[in-house]
Amino acid sequence: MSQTLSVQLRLRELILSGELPPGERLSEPSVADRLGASRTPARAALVRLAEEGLVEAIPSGGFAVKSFAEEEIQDAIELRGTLEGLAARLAAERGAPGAALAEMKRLIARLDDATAPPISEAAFTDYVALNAHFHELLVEAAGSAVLARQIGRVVALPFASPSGFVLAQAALPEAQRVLTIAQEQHRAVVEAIERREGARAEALMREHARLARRNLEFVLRDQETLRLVPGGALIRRRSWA
Amino acid sequence: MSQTLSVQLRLRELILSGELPPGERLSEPSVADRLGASRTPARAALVRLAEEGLVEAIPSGGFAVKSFAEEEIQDAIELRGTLEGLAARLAAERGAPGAALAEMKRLIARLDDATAPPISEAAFTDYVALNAHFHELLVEAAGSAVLARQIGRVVALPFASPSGFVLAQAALPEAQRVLTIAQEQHRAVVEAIERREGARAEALMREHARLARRNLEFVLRDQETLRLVPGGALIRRRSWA
DNA sequence: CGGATACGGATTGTATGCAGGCTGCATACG
DNA sequence: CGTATGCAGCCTGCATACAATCCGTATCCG
Repeated sequence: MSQTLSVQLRLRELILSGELPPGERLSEPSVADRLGASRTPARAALVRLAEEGLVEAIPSGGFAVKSFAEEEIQDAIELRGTLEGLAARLAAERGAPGAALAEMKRLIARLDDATAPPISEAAFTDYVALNAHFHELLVEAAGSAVLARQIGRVVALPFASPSGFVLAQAALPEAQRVLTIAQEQHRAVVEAIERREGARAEALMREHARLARRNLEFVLRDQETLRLVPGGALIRRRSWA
Repeated sequence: MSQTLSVQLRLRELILSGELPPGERLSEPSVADRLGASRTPARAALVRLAEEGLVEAIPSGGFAVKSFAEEEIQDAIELRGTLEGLAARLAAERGAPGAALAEMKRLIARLDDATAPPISEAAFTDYVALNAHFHELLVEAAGSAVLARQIGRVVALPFASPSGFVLAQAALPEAQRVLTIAQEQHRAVVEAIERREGARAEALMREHARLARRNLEFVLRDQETLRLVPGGALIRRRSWA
C-alpha cells in the first residue's frame, strides 16, 4: 500500500471518529508528522480528502476539518435521491442489463429475509450490507459511467450514503416499520425498472432516499445514537463556527 | 500565479484545443518539460485535471487524455438537466432570495434583447455570456452549497456546460427558433420559481437542458461546426479506442 | 497610551535526488 | 521460428532542501 493511500485512510478515520474535531486545522507538516510520512504523501492525501469533502482548503493556506449543518446533510440526501432517481429512470427507460436485474431480484429475496420480523441484531447488520449492494447495483443497471461517477462523489460523504443512518436507525422505536417500508420501495423500484416504468422508478428512489431524512432528524435529537453514525461528530446541530 | 495553476490552465487549453489528442499519454516529466515547470506542479495539475474529468489515470501509472463517446455526453447533459432541475425546484419550494430573483429578472430582459430577431453575431456572443450568468444565478437561488458544488463538477466538462454548444448552434439553420425556445424556458422558469411552482420549475430546467442534445446531434453531423465546440476534439463519434 | 513597523516562526510552493517497479525490446535458447 | 529471459530505460512514489510568503507578536515611536 502506498504512503498516500495509507495517510488518506487513516486521516479519514481520525476525522470520522471525531478524534480530529471540526474546524481543526490540518497543515501538511502536522499531518505528515502525526502519521509518520513525509509532506508529499500528506499533501496528496489532504487534496483527496478535500475532493471527498471531508476537509476544505482554507484561504490562508492549508486545510481544516469540515463541519456540516443539518440543512447541508438534508440537501446531500435530497441530492442523492435525485441522482438515484435518475439512475432508476435510465435503467427503466433504456432497459437494465439482464444480469444486473437478476442480481437485484436475488438481493430483494435476501432482503426479504433480513427485514422479516422480528429483526435481530445480526439481521440489521445483514441489511446494511445488502442495502449497500442494492444501491450499487442500481447504479450499474443505469449503465452510465458519467452518472456513476457523480453518485460516487455524493456518496463519499458517509452520512449521504444509503447506509449512513441505517445502523443508527436500529435505535429508532419504529425501526421495524421503516425497514418494511424501505424494502417495499426496493421491491417496487425493481418492478418498475423491469416494466420500463421510468417515472415510477424515479419517484420511488426519490422517496426512498427521504427515509434517511427521518433518521437524520431522529439521531439529531439523540446524542447517544449520533455516535453510531459514521462522521456523526462532524454534524453541527444549529450553529457554531 | 502559482506554477500549478499555470500548468493546469495551459494543459487544459492544450487538451481542449485538440493539440493533445485523446489517448495521448501524459507523464509527469513530459508535462513538466513541455510547460517549463518541475514535476511537482505538473503532478498536481494532472491530479486536478483528472478530478475535472479531462484526463484519467491509467493503470500502469500516469495519465491519458480522455475521450468521450456521444452517449456519455448525452448522459452528462441529462445529468446537468436533472441537477439544474433540482436547483430550480429547491429555489421554488424554499423561496429564492429576493436579490437573486431580481437579478434573474433583469437578465431575462437583457436576454430578450439578445434573442430578438434578427440575431447578429454580437447578439449571439452576448447571449452566451448572459446565458452562463443566468445558470449561475439559478444555482445561487437554490441556496444549497452541496448542490452548487455538484453542479460545478458536472459543468467542468465544457460540453456539459450550459454554454457548451451555444456558439456552434449559430451555424444551425434553426438557430433563431432554438434561441426563442430557450429564452421562453428561461422566462417560464423564473416565473415558476417566483410562484413557488416547484414541479414546473424542475420540469422546465430538465427540458431546457435537452436543447443541448439537439445541438450535440447537429455538430456531430458537421465536422466543421464541431471545431467551434470547446473540447470538440475529445468527442468520438462511434468508436475508436 | 495607541498605532505602526519590524522581526521571528511556521507553512506552503517548488525543485530535485533517489529507490523501486514496470514496460518493452533484444537476445538467446528450445 | 517461436518463446522465454534478461536488461535498459523510463516513470512514479517518496523524501527532503530551499525560497517566498504570511501571520502574529513585540517593540518602538509619535
